[in-house]
Amino acid sequence: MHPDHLPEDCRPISNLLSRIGDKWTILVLRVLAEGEPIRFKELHRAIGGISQRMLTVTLRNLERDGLVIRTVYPTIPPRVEYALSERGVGLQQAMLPLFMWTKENAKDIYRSQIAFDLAKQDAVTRR
Amino acid sequence: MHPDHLPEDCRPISNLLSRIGDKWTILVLRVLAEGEPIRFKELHRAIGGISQRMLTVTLRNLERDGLVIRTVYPTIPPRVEYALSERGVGLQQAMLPLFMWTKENAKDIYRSQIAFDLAKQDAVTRR
DNA sequence: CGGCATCCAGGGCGATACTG
DNA sequence: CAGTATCGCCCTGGATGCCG
Repeated sequence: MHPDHLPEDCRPISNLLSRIGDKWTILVLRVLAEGEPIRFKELHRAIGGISQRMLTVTLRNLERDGLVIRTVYPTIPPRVEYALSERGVGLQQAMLPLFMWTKENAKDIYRSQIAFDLAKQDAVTRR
Repeated sequence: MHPDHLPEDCRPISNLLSRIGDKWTILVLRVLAEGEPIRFKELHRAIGGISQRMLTVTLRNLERDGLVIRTVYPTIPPRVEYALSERGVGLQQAMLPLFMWTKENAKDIYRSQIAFDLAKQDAVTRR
């Protein structure tokens, strides 16, 4: 009756979204989505708080998925630019509604969390 | 020039999506999206491979975010039902394009990964 | 039945140092 | 500049056992 919800079908989707939805990937994608190719160092600065290692790993995964294109200019010093691939742009499009929703609901969700934690805390102190 | 892409603005979005996009949340949401309230045990069976602990944790987080409504019937044995809240339905809607995109691109992405790994492997053996 | 507490292994991630 | 390599911490998540 719900052939679209078989666990087997959802698993690959879950896998993909897990990687896309990890701590850094979204931030990297958003910066890349601004259009122009961007260098490693710029990216590093643009995303505050990310370690060099994690930026490398994140970019490598995105490249592996064909979402990001890495271009090396063999100059000295070396120059490496990253840009969204066509597929990456498509992903960005597909994520827009989710971004909108998140932006619109962030405050309400935050309030729910506060309320939930308070209720939980009350339950403890009341004990 | 790109006021929407300030790191500070993206951070909460990233946080939310990290939790939504974790290993289990999406699968749980998809099952709940089928409509009728569902009991803990049914949910556990519907999602193969999830441990009881992680199902509990996942549901608790969703409840905390106001995305899922938890209803307890104080019978013996106890009966607890979970259902998507209105907000949860909204999230589900917002995620549809992303689901579609993932479904359409899963195969291509997989191929990209294979190709990438092969190229990498070649580079090593060729060394 | 539903779910919390505890314990433990593995992996994610950061910090640091080193290379082409 | 753009990485790779190594180490070590911590947190995630699985297994198990106990409670209402």
